[in-house]
Amino acid sequence: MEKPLPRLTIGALGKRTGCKVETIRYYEGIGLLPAPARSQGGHRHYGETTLKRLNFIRRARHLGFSLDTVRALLALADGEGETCEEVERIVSRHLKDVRVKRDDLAVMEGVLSEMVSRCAGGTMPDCPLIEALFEGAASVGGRPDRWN
Amino acid sequence: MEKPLPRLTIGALGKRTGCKVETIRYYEGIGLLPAPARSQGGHRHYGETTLKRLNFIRRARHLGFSLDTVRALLALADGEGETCEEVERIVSRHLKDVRVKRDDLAVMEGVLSEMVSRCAGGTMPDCPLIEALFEGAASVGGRPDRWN
DNA sequence: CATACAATCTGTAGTAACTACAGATTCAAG
DNA sequence: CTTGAATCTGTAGTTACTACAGATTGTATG
Repeated sequence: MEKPLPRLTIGALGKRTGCKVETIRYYEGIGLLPAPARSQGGHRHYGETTLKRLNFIRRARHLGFSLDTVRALLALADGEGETCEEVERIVSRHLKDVRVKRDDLAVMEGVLSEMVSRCAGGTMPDCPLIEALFEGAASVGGRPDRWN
Repeated sequence: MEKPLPRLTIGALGKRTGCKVETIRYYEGIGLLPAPARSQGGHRHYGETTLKRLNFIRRARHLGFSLDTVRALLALADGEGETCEEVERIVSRHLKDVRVKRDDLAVMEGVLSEMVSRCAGGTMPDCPLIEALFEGAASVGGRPDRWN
């Protein structure tokens, strides 16, 4: 009746999740991952649950969620909170942010590519790109720059 | 023959550029802005050149250039470097980065909006959004996440 | 068993680009 | 002259890690 669980070292866990060792320890430090079992010498050993949890974190991060939001999502996944309404609220909010950022970047792209095209074939000392930065395009996005 | 230059206080400069006072002092500290003249009591006073320079910085930042890149651009604008080839190289490189980020965000947007639509009208405890994060969509962008 | 070498340990400091204080002046208006 | 806003310096906090240093442990080989 022994459990032949594949005990993962921190390095193996890192490889399976595409996460650096230091990052795993960091996540443990800030309480996103539970403190794992240790070998007699003090090395960390992980099981399947932590592997899944870390994958959750990585995927959420990859989708642009902040660690704070990931923490909230995990709390909900852990069973705190009754409905999934809250989850939808969080995700929808984030989706809105992502759309805003994407649109901002699209505007940036427009301005920058126009700047570059204006410079096409220039070798003179008074660079039109520099001019553009000094003179023009004061407000790129509509609203003030809470983005960067 | 006195100069009726509109000597700007740090607060006035901030208002004209949309830049916080602390940020101006920060820029001075890291050498992006020169140390200005001081009143007998120690308050900073600025002229037109600094106003222009700060506007340059703000616009560049708003277009997503890093402070390091802004520093390089300013050096070129200050006359170091002969041609504007270098400037075009920097701007084009940045444009490429911006396009990559924009595309990444577009992908994120797709995944997130699909997640949300999958949840439409759900109030059950097993939330499909949480499921999605646990089970699916491992690699959102193509390449590993140097973005975020 | 000895030894080498990789992996891991803890703890601290660095990154980017600000932002937010605290506590002490100084400036400008009335 | 007094009051209140603005400014001063300096330090610490933010986000999400990353990069060491120096010590220890785990494991494979001779």
